[in-house]
Amino acid sequence: MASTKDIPAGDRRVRRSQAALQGALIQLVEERELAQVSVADVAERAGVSRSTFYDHYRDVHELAEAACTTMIDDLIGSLPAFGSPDQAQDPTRPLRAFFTSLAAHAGLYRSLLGPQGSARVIDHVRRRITVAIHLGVRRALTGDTCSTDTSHDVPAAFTAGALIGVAADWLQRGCPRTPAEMAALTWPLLTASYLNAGMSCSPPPTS
Amino acid sequence: MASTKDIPAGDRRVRRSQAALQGALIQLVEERELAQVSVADVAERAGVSRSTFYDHYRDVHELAEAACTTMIDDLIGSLPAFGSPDQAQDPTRPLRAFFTSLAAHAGLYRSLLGPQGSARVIDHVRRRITVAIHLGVRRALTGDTCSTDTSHDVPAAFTAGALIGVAADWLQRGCPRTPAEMAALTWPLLTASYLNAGMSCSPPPTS
DNA sequence: CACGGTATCGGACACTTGTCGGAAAACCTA
DNA sequence: TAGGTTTTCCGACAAGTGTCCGATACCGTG
Repeated sequence: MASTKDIPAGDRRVRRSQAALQGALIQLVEERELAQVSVADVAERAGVSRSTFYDHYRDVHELAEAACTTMIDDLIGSLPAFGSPDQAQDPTRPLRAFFTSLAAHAGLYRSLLGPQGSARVIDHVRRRITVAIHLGVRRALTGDTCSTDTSHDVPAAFTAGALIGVAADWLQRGCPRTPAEMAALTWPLLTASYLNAGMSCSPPPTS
Repeated sequence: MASTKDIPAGDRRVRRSQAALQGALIQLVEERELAQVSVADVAERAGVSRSTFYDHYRDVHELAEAACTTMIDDLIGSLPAFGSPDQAQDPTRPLRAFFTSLAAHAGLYRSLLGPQGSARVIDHVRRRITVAIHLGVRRALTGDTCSTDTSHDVPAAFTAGALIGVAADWLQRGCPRTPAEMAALTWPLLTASYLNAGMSCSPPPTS
């Protein structure tokens, strides 16, 4: 599941540069808004030339997308566990993990997902969460692994957007509640969607 | 409700320039991605100098936010009608209006809300929808007009995010279903959230 | 209509962006 | 360790950004 080391092969220099750039961006985004971070800033902080930046990424948004991948993996890692049977007595645990992971990098997520953030990152997160929910629900309901594409799964898109909406709202208000409270507040809304999700696994043809 | 003409006062030149700039941006965004639209492009299309642009807006995102306000009003105008009693026999009508309004400006919304779009616009839309739902639900449940601030209304943020998630997913796939079909698919998910929304109007204190 | 106020405009500025080519350095492999 | 390969770096470039200034044209009010 570790995306950074999925391919330990490749040139040592490449990994060093990319890791330095991603780390530098994460640092800078915790300090100021993403919109105020220039390519020169990231390159200097990473100890790398500006040219090298463009050798690896098209622009700051692409770097941001790559840089937050590891944290997104951590963020959505718990979501597919929703349907799993091994935690029927503590149903909000995956949600608590979700909000806890969010709070662990609150500054970063607030910068990236907020009004000064990157539409590219937002879209990336939404897609990842949509796929995770799509697969998680399918596995829970049918035991099927099915395809990776979300093939217009409306309930999955609905739930993913809802989670991002709650998260963005919470982050921008300065996290006024604990992750556990947020999980308790969100859980009933989520279960309602999940119950209905099963009804449209095979969506009807055009009416 | 018409935000553009809320204050018909003011210099004639200001209204002319702002209207020209907003119209020009809408045109350009229907043609190419927002990221490919420069300030010089907008100014030239609007028949206005580049300096004048900066006299009114800080950057392209701020203009985009202002430019789509009218369409957003149209988009969310139907949402508060959810709780209204005058349409119990055709419950999906507001949702159909929502998706129809979305489809009417599909190119624009796809550009603004997609990965090449503007985080600022996304945040703006989410906020507006959140407030609309907050007020609509409160009015429907208690007849109360209550305050304009959303005071951390988790169900409202949940529902707003969900709607945006479904909309973004639908738009990016090229609107493969009709607005009526989308409304039919989304409606059951939405009602489930709404039923639970009433339970957390007065959220419990810190546990 | 005339006037003070204000918006528009053109030009200039330092800065950032994204791209390119070639030289130097580091890497992997044998 | 020697080889060719790949990455990194440097410098330069056109284009875009955001800001400032003063001159000009326009507006609303009296």
